Amino acid sequence: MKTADPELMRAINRLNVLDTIRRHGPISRIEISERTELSTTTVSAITASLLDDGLILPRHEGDIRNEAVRGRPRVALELNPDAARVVGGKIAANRMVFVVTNFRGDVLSKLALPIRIDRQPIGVIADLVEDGVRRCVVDAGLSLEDVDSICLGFPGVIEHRTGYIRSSPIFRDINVDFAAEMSTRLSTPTIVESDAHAITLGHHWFGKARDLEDMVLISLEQTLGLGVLHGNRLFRGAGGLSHNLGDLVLGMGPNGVMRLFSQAGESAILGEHQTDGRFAEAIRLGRGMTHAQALIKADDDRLIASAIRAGEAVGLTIANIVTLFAPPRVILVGSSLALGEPFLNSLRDAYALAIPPSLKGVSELVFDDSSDDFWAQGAAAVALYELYESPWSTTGPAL
Amino acid sequence: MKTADPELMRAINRLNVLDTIRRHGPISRIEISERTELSTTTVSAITASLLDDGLILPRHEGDIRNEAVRGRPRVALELNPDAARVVGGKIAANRMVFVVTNFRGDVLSKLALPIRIDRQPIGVIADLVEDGVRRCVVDAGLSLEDVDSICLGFPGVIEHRTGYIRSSPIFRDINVDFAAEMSTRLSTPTIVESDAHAITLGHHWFGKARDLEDMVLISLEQTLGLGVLHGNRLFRGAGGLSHNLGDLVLGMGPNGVMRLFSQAGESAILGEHQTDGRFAEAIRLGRGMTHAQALIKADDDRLIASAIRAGEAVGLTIANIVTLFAPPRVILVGSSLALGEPFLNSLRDAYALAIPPSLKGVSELVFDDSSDDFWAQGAAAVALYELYESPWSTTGPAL
DNA sequence: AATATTTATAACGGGTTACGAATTAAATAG
DNA sequence: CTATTTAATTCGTAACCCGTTATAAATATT
Repeated sequence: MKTADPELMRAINRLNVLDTIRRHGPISRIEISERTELSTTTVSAITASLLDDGLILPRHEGDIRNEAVRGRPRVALELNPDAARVVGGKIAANRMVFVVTNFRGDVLSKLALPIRIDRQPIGVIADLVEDGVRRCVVDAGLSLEDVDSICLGFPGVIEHRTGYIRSSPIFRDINVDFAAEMSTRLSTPTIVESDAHAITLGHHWFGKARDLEDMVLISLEQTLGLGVLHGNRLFRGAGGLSHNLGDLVLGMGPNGVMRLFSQAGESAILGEHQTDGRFAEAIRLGRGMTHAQALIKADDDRLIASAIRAGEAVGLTIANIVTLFAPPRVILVGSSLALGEPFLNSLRDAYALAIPPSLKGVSELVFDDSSDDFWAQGAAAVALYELYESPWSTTGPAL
Repeated sequence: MKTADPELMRAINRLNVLDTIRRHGPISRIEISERTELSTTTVSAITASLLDDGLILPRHEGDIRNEAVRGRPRVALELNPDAARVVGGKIAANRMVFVVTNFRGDVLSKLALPIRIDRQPIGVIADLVEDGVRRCVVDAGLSLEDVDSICLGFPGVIEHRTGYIRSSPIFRDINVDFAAEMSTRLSTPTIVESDAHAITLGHHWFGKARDLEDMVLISLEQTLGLGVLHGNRLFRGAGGLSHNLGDLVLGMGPNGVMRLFSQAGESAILGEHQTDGRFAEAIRLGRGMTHAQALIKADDDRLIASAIRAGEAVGLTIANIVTLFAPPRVILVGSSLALGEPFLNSLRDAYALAIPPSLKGVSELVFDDSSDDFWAQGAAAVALYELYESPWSTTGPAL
């Protein structure tokens, strides 16, 4: 527990001001003062300091004058895009995507590598990631020295605080200290995070949850992930662990415990078709879901049945999550959404059936089919968040 | 968001000091300084202010001298027990328990009313609660004017922030503004809280989670409740809602959705025996579980089967909760624990089976069979918690 | 009894913060 | 060109924490 001294006070207000500028675009000092409830004089001092540090910039040009307002015009302040550069990455079993963004989150360059890294030795994966980061940085016309921070999003159970990847489908080993490995390789601070957490923050900053401070996101990919936004912050499990929804138990089946991933995991949905040669090939190339989509359109009965079963399982799970967190919005993302109507309809139906009557209507379901870039952009947001969030977490007494 | 001014700074440090005094018993100023990492001079100023406000007291008497330590002896400071009085209550379907505690949480008087209030009109319930509170206060040798705050713990879904009881098995209606009702009746600030949340805080302050800042508690009573402690504070759902574990879906059964309460709720376990006249009578009198215990000892097959089924359902649920929150400890409380070995063993087995291998060993299961007093004491802790944060404890500038 | 040791408070200066009132800056209206 | 209006800054005030120093208090040691 940090002691509350003037330094902390300043840090809090600084962050508050900086965050208001980030959220509410170009904004004048008085508007900041109104939103933060800080005095104009304090805002002036803080913005001066931020300007001095090069984190924000005045905006003379546009001058969106509200016309016919007399008096000294407000000068709008906005984030200095060039105040920092970060790399965000999404590492999946058959695809890696990187983006370089500036301080504002604008994408400067992106790079997709459709490579299967599944179960490769750690060294090989690290090689590929390193290469991808370096290439993406070069593509942005930058050098690694210009990059302040890197965040990599992985599927599986990630311990954000320590940088360990506890378990992930793309690693044979468990408890891999990947953050340290990449930090030394790239000589740039690198953090790892659950891909679900990353895109959760991405949606909070850029996507479909900009207006909310509480929200739940469920990612349906090879692994089934969960991101919880609580009071504008990512809610991490005790110890900073990320959640692995796929391990949730749905009940007892004939073969013992029945877990969610055995019903709704990517491999569970597609797995039964491995006899089909072309399909197996498509899966290996990471096109499993799009190919499945085509099959469903062609009324492939077995796949449709799988999709329906998966939708039911996910619908029930979402109802349980809503029972626990009561978020105003649930965002669903991930490749499995490509299964289309059979999946989504059964998901909706199961959710409607399973949601307790008392909670009916408190949560809206939103489906989001953003591209992989957006995941990487979310990882970049995590990196940015770390860059200027540090002091705020330590406030509040330990009651 | 609150603006960070010197006043907030002082309030934070004050709370920090007050909290360390509460937690670490009689404690000297330098030890406070060490623990809080505040300077001795600041600690001196703050403790002087706390002494001035009568919230803490110096302790001359005991003087547990650490033997052969020369120099001026440390004077220990401790909470002033008489700085405040609160009432905590646990309201269940067939039993109400009240305690009056002082500022330190010591129980000054307790009162148990084994009355069935189940489904009575709101006015009747309010009458009984009012009567109980008044009698308990009198028993403590006090008058209601001496009581600073009251907290009542209810089963069901409680919206702590607004004081509304969203749904509870003891109310026919939903969305009852019970806090306001009791506040006016007793002319004392009254808050309502989920009984599970109350005993969660109780365990954090007085019970089996004093050493932890993250923890999960599961209450198995008429309703199935959940309390999550996260970073030393109660984690409430978005909107301040409490959780209702019983609504969790375990899977699809023959009759549609199968919820936890239909497997592990008190009535689900005992319900099948309503044909037995004596048993039904025992249930009506709130002795259902103890009677069930006797039946189990007598090898009542049907009841044992119910208990085993309930244990399995709860075990699976706990595994899911652990998957989501990864707490170092899970505390189980509630009347259903009285079912004994058949229930507990099947619970443990199901948990062991359902916990994901990667999380094996991160959580320890602790069973707690505290009496109803402890629940009420937990409610009192909630009331005290609120008092701590209320403005009156943060008096203005220190001279 | 005198001295050493440890704890607690008081007093001062230094540094930081936020805030309110007055002041300057920059534009429009007439 | 002046008056008006709004935005932003400067300046002075009060509060906070911190470090140092001095002083008082209470005990152990000599």
